[in-house]
Amino acid sequence: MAVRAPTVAGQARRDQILEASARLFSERGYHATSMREIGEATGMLAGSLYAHIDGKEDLLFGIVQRAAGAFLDRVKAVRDSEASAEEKLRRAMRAHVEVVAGDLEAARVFHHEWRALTGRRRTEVRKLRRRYEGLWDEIVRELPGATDPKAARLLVLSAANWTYTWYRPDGPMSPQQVADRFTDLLLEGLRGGG
Amino acid sequence: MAVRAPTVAGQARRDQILEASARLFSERGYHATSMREIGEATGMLAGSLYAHIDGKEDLLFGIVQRAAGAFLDRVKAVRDSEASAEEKLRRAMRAHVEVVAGDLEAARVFHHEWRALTGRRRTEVRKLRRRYEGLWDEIVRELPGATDPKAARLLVLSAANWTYTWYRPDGPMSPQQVADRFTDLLLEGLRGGG
DNA sequence: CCTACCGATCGGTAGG
DNA sequence: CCTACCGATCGGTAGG
Repeated sequence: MAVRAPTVAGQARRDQILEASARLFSERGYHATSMREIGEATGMLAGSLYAHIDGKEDLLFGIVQRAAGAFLDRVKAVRDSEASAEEKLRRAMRAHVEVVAGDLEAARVFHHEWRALTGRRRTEVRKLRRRYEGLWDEIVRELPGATDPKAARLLVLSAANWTYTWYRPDGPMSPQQVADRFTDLLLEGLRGGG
Repeated sequence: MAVRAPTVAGQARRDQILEASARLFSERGYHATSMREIGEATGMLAGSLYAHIDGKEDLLFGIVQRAAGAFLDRVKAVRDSEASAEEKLRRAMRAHVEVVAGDLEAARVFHHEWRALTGRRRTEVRKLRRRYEGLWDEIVRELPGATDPKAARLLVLSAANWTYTWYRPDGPMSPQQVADRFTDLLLEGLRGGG
């Protein structure tokens, strides 16, 4: 039980540890990262980390939870907005790609290191992931002429979820450009009718 | 240096070890799997594995190489086939989803445990992955009216590559049905024109 | 946040 | 393929 009543400075230190962990977990993976490396990246010894956190898995859970919150908040706002179904799809795609681009390391940890979680934490994250898929499902179902919404949702989410593997902030396209290009292709098709 | 001139039985044993490793690596991840667990899954002690393999990373490399070969062979055949561009896209998507469905565990290891590889092996796998993307690029570029082939290829490959995360062989759709649905949606768009 | 340390487990090897 | 073992490293703790 660490940091019961977090001070301002204590919280900042914990954020710093989370950030360093996200970087290391995304680069090498959760199990390949040692507490000693996390300590080194934050300027202290491994043992000292336990004044700020409960354990290694606590770090992973914190990163994943934070990322899930970002995705959920942004897309929930889109779902609740007043706009056409196509416009909502466009906004949701923008939101997703922006969250990914805003913190690629956290996105990578969210999308595939979460599986290293165990017990309650794993169950909790699974719930958050399902909730996120549910939001996209609602948006896609609103599209006019959606004959197979489940397949459509899978296709749309595939495009969104895969971005963390290839998007580079120093590349030629902004997050919004990527999102808009994908949305156009998804709506109009590769045949380019429309 | 193990198995220089593999006997028939020796090769079968090595295959068995690879299969067990693929299952464990896909479930828990490469670094979270111990040689003792792999030994247990193949009915021997950890030390005895080294009569068949050179090291733990050797196992990961073997699994990834084999999976890469399956994807490459199948899609290369599609690219070289005589068919319209749209038909090639359909066949490539079928091939990919069939390979994924045919060995979900290997597909998972291929898609994301490969990052645990180091040095030459990592470089080699990167090369194979790029070659695979190149094949898809060729297929997508043949599509009539392909205004932005790079975005189109990314979208198509996102749909294909994400399947390993959600496809279940005991689910309602066959690999071919999944592939065809995706191909239809990709070509015609969510607006359902056509 | 450090010193000093714990038991457990890791990948791998020698010798048979 | 087993017995017996190696040094290294792991996550974490007690006490200050």
